[in-house]
Amino acid sequence: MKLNTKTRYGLRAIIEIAMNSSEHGVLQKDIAKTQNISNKYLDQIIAELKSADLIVNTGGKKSGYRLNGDPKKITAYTIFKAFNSSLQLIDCMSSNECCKTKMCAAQSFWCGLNDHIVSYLQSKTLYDLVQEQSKIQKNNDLVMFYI
Amino acid sequence: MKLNTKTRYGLRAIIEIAMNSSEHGVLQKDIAKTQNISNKYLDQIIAELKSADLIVNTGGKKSGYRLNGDPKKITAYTIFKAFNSSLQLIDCMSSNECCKTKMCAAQSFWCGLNDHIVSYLQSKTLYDLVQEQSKIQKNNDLVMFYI
DNA sequence: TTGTATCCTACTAATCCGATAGGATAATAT
DNA sequence: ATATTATCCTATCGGATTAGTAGGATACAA
Repeated sequence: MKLNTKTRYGLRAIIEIAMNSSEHGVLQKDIAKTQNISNKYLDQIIAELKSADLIVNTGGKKSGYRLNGDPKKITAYTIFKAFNSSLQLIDCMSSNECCKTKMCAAQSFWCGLNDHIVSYLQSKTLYDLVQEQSKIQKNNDLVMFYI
Repeated sequence: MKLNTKTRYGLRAIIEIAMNSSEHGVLQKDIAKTQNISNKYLDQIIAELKSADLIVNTGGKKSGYRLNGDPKKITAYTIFKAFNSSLQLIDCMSSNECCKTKMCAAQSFWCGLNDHIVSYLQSKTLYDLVQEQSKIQKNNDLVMFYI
């Protein structure tokens, strides 16, 4: 079980956008630089965030990206779905026939895990992540100041 | 994020073994039949369960496989690790340097999800799964009886 | 009109994964 | 003893997915 890189990069990107939405917005190439992601690759990631209506690029090309909506209402699950369509750990989740045998304890166990993950993703909002990120940055500043 | 088939099949297999350990044990080919898994493929799965010391094949080839240990002490996480070495959703989990940038909120978020999954896997024992499986089978019998 | 940033589509190289194949080994039945 | 059967072990293959690149179109601004 591994998270794909688009989801990883995508979350980092939208956190950066969320942290600068109140000001001028962020240029894609600046995200690429600070997040250390190839700008070409970021093309696709930004595109998926846009088509999921999570970010907008208002007012001409130099204005940068902004968040589309309240960060307290955008959950990590929403962001996750922008890159994964949905979370489905196993294929036979919705039916009660699993792999041509009867429904089994294994199936319901994996479904339980699936639900567990989804509710974790739903419990964290983009607002939470921004809060945490700025706390981290503040700590970094302190460390740098005192050394 | 997807679960690989070896883990899926492996869990089903070890549940079947656990349910028959007190009697004669289970032959691999019988597991293959009831679980609808290619016997050749099951070769590899059984091998991994064995090298993780979760099952044994005592007393000659016709005696079948048995559980090696108390099902209340074998957790789903142990079984999971037999097929996945460990759970690591992202690569940069142990270091506080993530993808050449500073430590970030995204990283700690994914680490949190990782912990969450692990503790879910640890919370379920093989005994629990066996209990659930026999309940399911009893229900199936009831349904069949009354129809 | 030149430069720069985003947008859009196609492609490639690499990796992983599910499954198969073939044969060695060992125990058992006849 | 010999044939049979089940497990054991290694190699391989085809397919799918994925991370990342490439190239150019569009749109806007200096």
